[in-house]
Amino acid sequence: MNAKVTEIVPSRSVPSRVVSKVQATQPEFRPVRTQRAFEGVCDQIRRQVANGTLQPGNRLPSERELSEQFRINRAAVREALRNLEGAGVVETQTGVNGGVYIKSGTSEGIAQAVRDMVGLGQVPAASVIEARIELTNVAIRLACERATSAELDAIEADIDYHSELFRLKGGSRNTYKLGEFYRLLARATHNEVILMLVDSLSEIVRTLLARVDPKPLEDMIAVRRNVLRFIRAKNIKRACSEMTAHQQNLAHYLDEFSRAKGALLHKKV
Amino acid sequence: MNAKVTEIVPSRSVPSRVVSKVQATQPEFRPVRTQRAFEGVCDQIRRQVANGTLQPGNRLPSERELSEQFRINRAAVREALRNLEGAGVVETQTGVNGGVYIKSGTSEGIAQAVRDMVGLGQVPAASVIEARIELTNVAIRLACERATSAELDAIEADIDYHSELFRLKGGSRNTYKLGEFYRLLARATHNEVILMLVDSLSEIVRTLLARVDPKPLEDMIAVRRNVLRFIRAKNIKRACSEMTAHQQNLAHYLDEFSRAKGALLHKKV
DNA sequence: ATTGTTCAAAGGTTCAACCAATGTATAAAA
DNA sequence: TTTTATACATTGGTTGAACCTTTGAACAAT
Repeated sequence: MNAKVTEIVPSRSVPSRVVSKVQATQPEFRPVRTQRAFEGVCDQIRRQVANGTLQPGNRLPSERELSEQFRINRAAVREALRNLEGAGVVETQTGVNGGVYIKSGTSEGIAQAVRDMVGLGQVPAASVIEARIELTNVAIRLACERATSAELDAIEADIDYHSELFRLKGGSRNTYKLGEFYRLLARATHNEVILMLVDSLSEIVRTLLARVDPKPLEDMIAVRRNVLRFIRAKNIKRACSEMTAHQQNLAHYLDEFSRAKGALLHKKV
Repeated sequence: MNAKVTEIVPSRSVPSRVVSKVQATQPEFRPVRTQRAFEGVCDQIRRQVANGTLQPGNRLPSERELSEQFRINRAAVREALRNLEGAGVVETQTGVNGGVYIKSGTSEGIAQAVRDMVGLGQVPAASVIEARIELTNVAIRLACERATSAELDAIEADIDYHSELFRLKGGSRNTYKLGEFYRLLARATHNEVILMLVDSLSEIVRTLLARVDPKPLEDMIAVRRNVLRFIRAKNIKRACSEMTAHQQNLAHYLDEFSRAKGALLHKKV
């Protein structure tokens, strides 16, 4: 904990924006971009994260200390930290043992990015759902090839758990846990990128579903059991078609509800 | 331009952190998270972006104006803006026509997120490459089903352009443009999410390649022509295998170089 | 027509306090 | 001795005010 941020140099020993305006002698110039103070701070912290000097869970020095080390005022340090926070690189805690910590790699950043894209770029929810179907199929195929029995057992345990939960509570208000299946499935691919992507898209679809109706579909448990069985049998095709059918079913379900509630599906997340 | 931020209410008419510490009488509590001032600002802006009140290209009111509207100090407004900037939602320009603008949806946010994940989570570059192969194959399949001839022509024009460039400059220092092919291919899927994902992963792989050797492989042009031909013929299988072989080739190429230069591939981006 | 000057608007930077949250140590009470 | 309360120090959060930098546009000088 409290890793020293080594190799930190003042980001402004010379006047802040060194902009050399040479006269044109050769073709192909690129526009000059001045760097803001906080960007220098971000860059240095990002670099240390990238090369492993700062690792997930490490705490940065306190804001006041950082402002001394960077030879910059605290407000700029805070802007840098807010920027990194927005990018999902760090998180902040208050209190005496508080501080800024390097976030351990969750897929939250990607989910947020996709969500913003969807909100921003007028990407229809249908695209998200379709992309998820495709990615899930990829995950199933890789899982068929690589999953260990322990990983498949974990999926089964998760299904059992939710099955029990569903039986007891009648399927209300536990939508927030529905994504575990996909996460576990994606983990069995042994590919972290695919894990992150499946996880992100699932989370978004979950949000969409929760918006129209928090109650999960009854056949969900059955579908998952089937998919798992096909994966165990290494029957890629049937596992995929079972999964795809279910997700398309979800899409229709979503579509109907949003048609009734005002074209949610065709607008944005 | 200069869209009014409507419906803005002061984020703190009562003392900032309303933390109700009730005694436990019922089970299932969630941890209380106090909201920071800038988070309230972020939320309101994000909401307006999500529901379309603020659209890409729109300019927010000036920082000073926002601080008045939100009834909060300028530093907090700036922290909010840095946060949104980090998340890729807005961008900032200086000068008289400067201000904060809603970014039009590029895949930059996702690329940054994936890159951070890779840097953070010790995700091996091999996972990125594999994920890209899988996604590209999905894109090829969808493109075979949906691409218009205009879109395929655009791909061909791009190949021709780079072929000419390669012939003239001998393949030096134009790696930065290599991604256009994948972007155009992904665009032909008519699925924006897949477009964003392919684009992001391609950009990262490009960065990796540029690190070991900026010179593109000679057979690249030929491969692309082949892939395009197969797509035109709606021969999904051969298009995929051609593409996959090429990308695996790239991976090996990368692997060799990084083995020599110090296991770059097995560390992080 | 070109070049230089001035101006205003908007973001960028800085400073100096002060507020709020929270773990730890210490004191008081049972 | 154990429990409970209090004080304190550390860390992030908030504030307001002042000043600097960038940049387009209007205008003046050449």
